[in-house]
Order: sequence, then structure tokens, then C-alpha cells
Amino acid sequence: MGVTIKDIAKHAGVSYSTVSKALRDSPLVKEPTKKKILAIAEEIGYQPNVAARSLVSKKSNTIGVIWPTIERVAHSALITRINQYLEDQGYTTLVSINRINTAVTTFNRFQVDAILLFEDTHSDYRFSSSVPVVSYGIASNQPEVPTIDANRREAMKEAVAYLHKLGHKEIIYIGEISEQDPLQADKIKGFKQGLMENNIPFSDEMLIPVPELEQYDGYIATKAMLDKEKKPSAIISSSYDCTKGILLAIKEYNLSIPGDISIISYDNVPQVEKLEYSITTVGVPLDTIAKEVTNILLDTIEGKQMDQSILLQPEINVAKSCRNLYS
Amino acid sequence: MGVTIKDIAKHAGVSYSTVSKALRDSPLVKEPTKKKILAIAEEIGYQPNVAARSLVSKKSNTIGVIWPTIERVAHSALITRINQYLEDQGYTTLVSINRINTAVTTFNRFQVDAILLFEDTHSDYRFSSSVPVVSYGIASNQPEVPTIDANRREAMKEAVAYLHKLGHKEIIYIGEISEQDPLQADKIKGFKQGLMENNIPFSDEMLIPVPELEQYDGYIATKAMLDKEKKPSAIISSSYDCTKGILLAIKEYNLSIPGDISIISYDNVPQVEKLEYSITTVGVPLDTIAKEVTNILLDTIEGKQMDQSILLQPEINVAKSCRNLYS
DNA sequence: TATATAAATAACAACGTTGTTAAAAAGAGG
DNA sequence: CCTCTTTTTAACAACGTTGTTATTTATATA
Repeated sequence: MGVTIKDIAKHAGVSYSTVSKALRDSPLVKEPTKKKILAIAEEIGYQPNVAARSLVSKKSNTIGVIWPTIERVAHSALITRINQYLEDQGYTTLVSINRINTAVTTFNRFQVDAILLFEDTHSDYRFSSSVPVVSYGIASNQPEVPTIDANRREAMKEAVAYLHKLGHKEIIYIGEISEQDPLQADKIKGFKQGLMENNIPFSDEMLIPVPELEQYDGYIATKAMLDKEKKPSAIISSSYDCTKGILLAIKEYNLSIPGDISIISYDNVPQVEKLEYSITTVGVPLDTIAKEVTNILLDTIEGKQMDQSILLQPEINVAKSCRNLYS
Repeated sequence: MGVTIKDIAKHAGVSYSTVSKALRDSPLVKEPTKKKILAIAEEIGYQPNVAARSLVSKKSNTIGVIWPTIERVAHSALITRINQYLEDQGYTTLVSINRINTAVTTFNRFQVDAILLFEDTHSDYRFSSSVPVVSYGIASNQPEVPTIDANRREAMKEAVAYLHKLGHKEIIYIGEISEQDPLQADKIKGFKQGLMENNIPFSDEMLIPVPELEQYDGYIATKAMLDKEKKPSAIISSSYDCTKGILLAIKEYNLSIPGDISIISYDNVPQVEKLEYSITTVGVPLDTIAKEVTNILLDTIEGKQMDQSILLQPEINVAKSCRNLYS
């Protein structure tokens, strides 16, 4: 085990420092020598030792992702995407599923170049990290940790405004009604604000709660809602999975979209393309978020000063699921 | 940035080698000195440098977990549990969500002490690793990689045998019918074998397919099944989530468990306790799997030779969801 | 009190790499 | 053919730690 540059050096009959330079493609070593060394390295299966390398270079080309709640599937698509972008930039991501403090400590020991923190709830922690930390989702309770997030509130406001522009007044919101989860709470705030700004009176029946944001929950909630005599003209769904369930329920009741009922879905994930209906969505495209987060991580590594808090602006992706009541 | 043992040494007025020993709680340094050094280390916020440490000790006290399919939630609970056990043993886990080959390379560079590989599908890869690899789920196509898994086939056989013992003959299986996914295919094999061994003739209608193993899928499939005139006397559900959906559908049809219909669920996760009904389950308890996997990893690290393939035997957890037709 | 022995601490090499500096080899100019 | 550059390669220190060996200090024995 453990082929080192010294082994390569022996095989090639050069000094190990020459090998090091050849492997890093330094101009300080002649082309033929470089070729030869590279070939030998390949042949004897050389793998650079990160420990040694980062010991001297103080860089590990690794980003630590803290994701304590893997059991909740919420961020997995985003993390996958970010991982890809970082890989393109020559970085490796490593995920820790431990408590925030433990994870920060681990990543500091490993001298990752930056830490990306996903947190779902406002938990009470406090850590010190010599490695820069960027938080996605909700503002960390460490004020010095910059945060990036999608502007959920704005998205919901836009959704309401869009529906109102099409003449909708009986709008309902299907989603998680939780004070605990600030991400969900924010959406509801946006919904209410949107109503207010468009002079639509709010009432509690406009909020249909679901226990979780899964397909199943959307399905059940929608069926219960459709069983009532008074049906809304439009539904705002608070997540893609929820939307899937809503669509199925609507189909089961033989209602047409957007003929009988309009629907706009939060989340801007590529999967919407695959749905049976062409669904209008609002939100920050997953890919945009991934790109932004990646860039911020890279900037942070390069020591660029950044804003403390970045809110990504949502986009409406108009499809055919909302009916214009005026036409 | 970067408090090192040399800094501690200066503060304490001792040599850095003494500090190293004190921090590792070596008997070679006097108790008062140790105390003092520890205090100073704490005070100035010392964090050992993994790079340096593992460079010399060739150990990182880290286990690399390869989990390329984070978007599928299947293994998350198990990974969480394993992570806990390993933490108790002084190990840190790091998860890579990259392709198997990339992940193996990364973990080799990082010199983790062992690699735990989760793979869902038979993919065609081949890697070389100087670090020992243990695979969970399906046998790796690298014969030298030991595999540990739950005996799904046996579990299903036991489920059928149990139901047969209670007098059931109209048994159906609700689950994913996929040739692609060897884990699911194995369950079905067990189901069929169980039928055969108990002289129950098999027919295709006994297999109710679901697109995925989610709650929603179980719900829909069960409803469709209950709409037919001929209802089974017992259902075998192939996952916990599926079971949740099945229960809801049954409830919606005002059928009683086990009065009208019996149910036994695969998966042996602690959450069953929280279900509305007391459900009989079959499978290897999640915790048992986690413990076994942890032990095998630790054994592997210590260089103990192990069997190439370990199949964990399932247990039946009898509750009140299966009716005895003879009584 | 001098000496042998044990205990505690210090010094140093090593791990595998990189960056800098020194040395050797090759070319250019007279 | 010798000197002066320039190119290429070699040598070496450093990164922060651990394990081994050497040195100092304290303790026990005669």
C-alpha cells in the first residue's frame, strides 16, 4: 500500500522533487521527463496523499457539507447539483451528517477549504471555525456566518399577484403550516402579504395544512378540500411533491386544469417537465440556487468579502395550469 | 488561524513532544503537567490537525461512506444509526455522494480507515482501493469486497409461513416488482418460495406492483385492490412506508385489522411503534443491521479476516395485525 | 554523600508533499 | 575553448504530528 512520489522517482531515475513538479504540471520540468513520470505514476497506481499535500499547502480542495437531517429528503437534489458544480471546479465535497458542532470540528480538523451548512430549524448552537462557513436556508444564529437562500416570501407574493392578475379571488394555499419551520412560515407570510396587496381578504380556510410536504399529503388534503361544497378557483401548492398529489386528487374528481381549477406550484425543479400537466411554477430554479451557492463558496475560499445575506429572487415559469378568468 | 501543539508548548513552557503526549493522555507525562497542558489547549482553542496526524500515524479515525443515491431516501435511517455507533467508538463518518469510483479515490486520498459502500443497483464499476471496503446491500461485483445484507428472501418466506400457519391462503404481496432492483427481486423470490413450501399455488394477481415504495404508492395500490370483488385475507407489505399507505386505504374502506384483513409488513424499524395499529413485522431490526455493520467495519480495520458474505437473519415481530383463522 | 535507578521531559527523525534555493547541464557569445 | 546565461534537475526545509531515543531531574540505595 501507499505508492508515493518517491517510488515514482526511483522508477524514473529522477529526484522526488522533480516528480512532484511533473505531477503538478510545472513548467520547471522538461516535457519529455514530465511525460515519462506521468506514465510511470499511472502505471504503478499513484494516488496523491491528501494529508501530506494539505499539510504543506494548507489547502485540501474539499468542501465540507453539513447536513444533519439526511432523513429529510428536502435538500438532496440541491446538494447533488452543488456537488456536481464543485466537482467541475476541481473540488470534492464531503458530507457530514453529525450535529452541527461536531461536524464543524471535524471539518476544521480536516482543513476543508469551506463549509456549507444546511439547517432546517433554528437550533441553538454556537461554533468557532477557522474555516469559512456559508449557510443555506435560514440565517444562522451566528451573525458572522453569511447566508444564502431563496426568497420564498417574494415567490408566494408573486404567485398571488399572478393569480389575481388572471382574475382569481378564491385562492387557497396547501402546505405545511408550521411556526417551527421558518422556511414554511415565510411562504405563508408571503401568501398573506400577496393577498393583502391585491385586496383579497384573508380567512383561515384559505390555508390547508398538510402534515408533511409529500405527495401523499397533498393528495389527501386536496381530496378533503374538494369534498367541501365551496371550491376555490386556484390552488397554490407549496412544494413539488405536494403538487403531484394535488394533481392526482383533481384527476380523480374529474376536474380539469385549468378549466375547473387553476394551480401554481412553488419549487422550480426540472422534474415539473415530466408531470402529466403543464404546471406553472414559481420559485428560484434549483439550478440557479446550486450555481449561486457554488459561486459564493468559491468566492469565500478566495477570501472575497461578501454580503452577509443573499436572497435569491424567484421567477415565475408560466405554463398552462392557470386560467385567465377575464378571457 | 491554526493553533498547533507548538503554540501550546510555548504557553506551557514545555517541549512540543510533551504536549503531544499529554494530549494523547500518555503515561509518560506527569499528571499535573498534563492537566496544565490540557487546560491551555482548551483555552487557546486547539484543534488537532488530521492531516499531520494521519500522515504519521497512517490512521484517520474516519470511515468513508459511499452513498451515491442520496436522493433515494432508502438508507438514510440506517446510515444515521451507523454513524452514531461509529461515533461511540471514536470514529467519524464522512459521506461521499459521488460515483463509486470517484468516491473510492477520494477516500483513499484521505486515507480513511475503511469504506462502507451502499449500492442500490448492479452498476458496472471496478475500483482499486488500498483501504478496506465493505459493501452493504448487494454483493459488489468485486469479489474481494465483503458484503453484508439482510436476508430479504428468508424474511418473506417466514412471512408467508407465518400467515399460512394462521390459516391464510389468499395472500397478496404489495411492493415494487422490479427485475432491475435485486433487493426487491429477492423479496419476491422469497414470497414465491414461501407459497410453494406451504403448498399455496401462486398466481400473478398475488403480486400488486407499486411504482415506488412510498406511502402514497401503497395507498393507491391498496385502494385499487380493494375495489375488486375478490379480496385477500392477508397482505404482505414490502416496506414500512408502503404499509402506512395500506393502513390508510384500509381505514378509508372501513375494514378492520385484523378482523377483515390481516397485514404483515417487511422492515423492522422502530417507527412501527408509532403506527395507529399494532403491526406484525418481519425483517432484520434496523438496529441489528447498524450494529452488525459497525462491528464488521471495526473488525475489518483491525485486519481481522471475515466471511465474504454475511446475510443477517430476519426476525418476526408478532403484534396484532394478523388474524388466526383457526380460532 | 555519592551512585545507581526510575521518572519526567526534551530532542529528533519520520510521514509525503510543496516551494525555494542550490547545483548541474546545456547553449550562446566572444 | 572559456565564460556567462539559461534551462533543467537535485537538494533541502517546512507543514504538524507521533514514536523513539537521549537527556535531565528526582528518588532510592548503599
